Amino acid sequence: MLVKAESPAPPAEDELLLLGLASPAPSLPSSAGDEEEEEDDDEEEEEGEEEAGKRRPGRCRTAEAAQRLKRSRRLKANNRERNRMHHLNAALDALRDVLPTFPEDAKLTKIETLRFAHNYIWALTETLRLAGGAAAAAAARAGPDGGLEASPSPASSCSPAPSASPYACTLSPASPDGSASDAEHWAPPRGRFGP
DNA sequence: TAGGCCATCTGGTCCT
DNA sequence: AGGACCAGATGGCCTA
Repeated sequence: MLVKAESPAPPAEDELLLLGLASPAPSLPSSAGDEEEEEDDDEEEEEGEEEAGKRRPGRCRTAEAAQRLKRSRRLKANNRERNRMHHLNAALDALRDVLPTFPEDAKLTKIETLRFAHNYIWALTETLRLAGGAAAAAAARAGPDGGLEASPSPASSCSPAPSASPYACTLSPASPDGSASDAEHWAPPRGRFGP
């Protein structure tokens, strides 16, 4: 991990405190695996309090209760969304782990990780294809069906320059024509990989 | 200080 | 109804 702000305190926490609904600042997900997500137990008590609300007759029940219910659902949704993003980040971290970087401990940003992974996969595929091509050439001398051509390869949508570096693939697989914006989006991360 | 990156909140939409 | 997913907004932290 590079030095970045790890977990800025949730900004709306004080607001939640004001509402009496706040749970303690959610601890960072220590890892991708542990599912000990903070149960959003700060809610559900609206029912219990409405239980007590039986004492006071109907009047303020409707609007206020609806407000509280809405707030409760919002907070739950916030928790789920937070966890979802944590899992997404964990997956991104796992992806970073298998990508070679220079220097070793450099941390790619999210977009860099995705772009580099794309290029890296392309490079590996191309390597396999070339190696397979040599094998296929050898196999062709022995028989007709020996190649690896069937394997789908993002290389088919990349610039065909044979001598291009792995990071020179600038076209999105989804858009073989590669608009300018595509080229920009899939350009290699700058200055992070080698000299 | 501006710009980049990030985490979080939020409301909308779609799916089960 | 409730959850997942998404995109926009917001604010904090860091670096050039």
